[in-house]
Amino acid sequence: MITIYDIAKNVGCSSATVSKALNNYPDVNAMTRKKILEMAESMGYSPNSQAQALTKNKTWNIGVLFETESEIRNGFTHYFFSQILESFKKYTEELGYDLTFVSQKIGENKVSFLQHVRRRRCDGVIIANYDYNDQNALELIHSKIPVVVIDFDNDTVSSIFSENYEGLKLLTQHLIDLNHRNIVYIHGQRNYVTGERIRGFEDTMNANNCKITGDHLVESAYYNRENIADKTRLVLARDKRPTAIIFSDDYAAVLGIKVIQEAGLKIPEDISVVGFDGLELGQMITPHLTTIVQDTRMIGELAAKRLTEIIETKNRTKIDISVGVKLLEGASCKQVKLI
Amino acid sequence: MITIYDIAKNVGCSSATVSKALNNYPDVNAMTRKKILEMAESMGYSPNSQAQALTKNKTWNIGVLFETESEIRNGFTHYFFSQILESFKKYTEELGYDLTFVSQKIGENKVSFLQHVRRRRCDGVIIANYDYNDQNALELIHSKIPVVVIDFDNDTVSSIFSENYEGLKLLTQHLIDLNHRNIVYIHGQRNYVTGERIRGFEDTMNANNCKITGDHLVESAYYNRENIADKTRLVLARDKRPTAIIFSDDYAAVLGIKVIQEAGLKIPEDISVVGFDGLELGQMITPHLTTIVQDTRMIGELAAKRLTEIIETKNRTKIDISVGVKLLEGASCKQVKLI
DNA sequence: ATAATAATCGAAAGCGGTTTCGAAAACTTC
DNA sequence: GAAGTTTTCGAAACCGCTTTCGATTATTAT
Repeated sequence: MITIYDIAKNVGCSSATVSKALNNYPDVNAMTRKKILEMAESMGYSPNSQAQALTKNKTWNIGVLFETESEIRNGFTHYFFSQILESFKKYTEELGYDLTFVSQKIGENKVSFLQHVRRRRCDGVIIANYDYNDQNALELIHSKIPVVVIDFDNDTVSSIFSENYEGLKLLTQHLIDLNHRNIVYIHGQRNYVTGERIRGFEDTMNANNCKITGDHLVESAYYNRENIADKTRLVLARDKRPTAIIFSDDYAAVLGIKVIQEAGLKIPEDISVVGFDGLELGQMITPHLTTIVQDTRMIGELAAKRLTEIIETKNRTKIDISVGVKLLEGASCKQVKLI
Repeated sequence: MITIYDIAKNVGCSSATVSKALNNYPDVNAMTRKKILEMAESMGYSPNSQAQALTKNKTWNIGVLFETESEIRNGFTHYFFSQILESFKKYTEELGYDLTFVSQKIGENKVSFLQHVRRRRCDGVIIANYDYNDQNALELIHSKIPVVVIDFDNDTVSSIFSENYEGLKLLTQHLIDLNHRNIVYIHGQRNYVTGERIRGFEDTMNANNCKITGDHLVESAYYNRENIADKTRLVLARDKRPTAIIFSDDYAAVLGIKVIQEAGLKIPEDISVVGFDGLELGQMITPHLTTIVQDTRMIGELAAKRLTEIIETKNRTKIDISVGVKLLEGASCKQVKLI
């Protein structure tokens, strides 16, 4: 590999001058600069980012903690979060940062995420789609390193949220406007995000004088096929079968639709269904799914903005940012007659 | 950050000895080593990988060229290739490599992929799901850097393929065994992979004495919703409507199923449908899709093995590896009566 | 012409490690 | 106890780049 010393030798100047010419320092003669740049070009010079990082104490590298494989979090969360990551990547790349997955291995040894990030001297870390209760992730969150998380309530680092409360409000109101009263929300495991959504559901039901009993809330497990199918069947088997079901997300909704259809019921004639997320998946089935679209592009962009801001200002102050959602009307809901 | 000099000072030895102790050199006394390791631990030492890379001339970093967003290649290719990437990542991480996305930006300037990779001094590069005709990608392929590609026929770098020929043979034979004779293959744009599949289709048809006319092959565009839907409708409108359709992939098949159902036809009663890939997507709809499962785990693992082998041996010899496929029987095909 | 100022350059130290090689100390061997 | 071995250690060079600061030269003002 060509170094600045090679260039210096060929041009007949010092390495310091080469470095300056390459970095647009003012104290280098226009003619000299020209010769250096041309020489660098013709020799195929490529700066060594490791050496630069060493002197500048900045790697232009952002660590990505992004669980892509596990029993629970399968391809479709992956698909959802990868959209966020994609947008995040686009924005950070624009600024010159590279994205590196942070693993738990370095060579032979298992190391913690924090160790990994420190070793690589990442300028910052983005955490998405990860099990936030993992001790390893928490250690990172509580470190001094710039971190931004997606969809995780905590009191140390900045995070980006979709308007979950608002999302469920929109969905619930939509169903109520179609005269549904017996609405069941098959939600995911309770956590902050789920809690917000449930609150949105309950508030909207109450605001419309729809009494909520324990029957209206059914807990299932996110992205657990068996579990979602079972819960759906239980709900369908009830004496007073609901006229509408809100699923925890699009994945569950699509699965639910399959279960409902297999039970011989028609959507939306017999029962209305809505999801949450706005995956393309929901638009590839019949009927098109009515759902809440999360603005993944915006989430990724804001996460990128916030993280790079923290990196540049070294100010880790916790700031929570929420991103608006919107209702996407498919064909999976139908108005019912008022009784 | 703590350096080996800090440790040396506290222990009362030289930095050289610290480095040796940390790297298991034989020429350091057991007692000294113990003191050094303990001191490193208690001071929270974390080696600077940039400095190490500088001396060792090895970054333990693999560049990933993986187009995740474009008009044509949307989320579902992403979903498919991300499984490969996932498996690739798992394996390379095991060996101690980190994965970094290679972008086309470094700071202010747009740089080529090759420049980016050289700058970061990546040990090697994996290319997947990328437009292989992109000048930028080709430049990388023709460089001296260790590269492995997925699903791209070329004569310079090692690549990993699924058994595309075999896949279409299996699908076609399956349909023929169900007495289908009028089978249409709605394939993607012609390229090496598509060519192999078409060959598999044709050979199997011929081997079973099914005459192939131009009507049996319809070209569509991969992952182009409009186009796939249009082509499907054209095929359905034919006088002699086929009894079975082979779609280019699961995405197209799922979309096709929707179009077919919207046309008032039943699957598999009126028409049999098969896909290619083995996405979960195909198992989330009614009826379950019959398809070819590509072994993404194996593809990723073999890509990782081959790439790290090249990195370690510095022998870039082109080796093509193919990975077996298998038929997954869903409920989207039905036997027809022989005429 | 002289003093003051501006433009241009390079020596050298530093970033945080690795590795060679010779020296010193500790053991063996006979 | 002398000679030969083995252990253990550190000085120093090196990896490729940045940046300070003083020196030199060119330019301008007086």
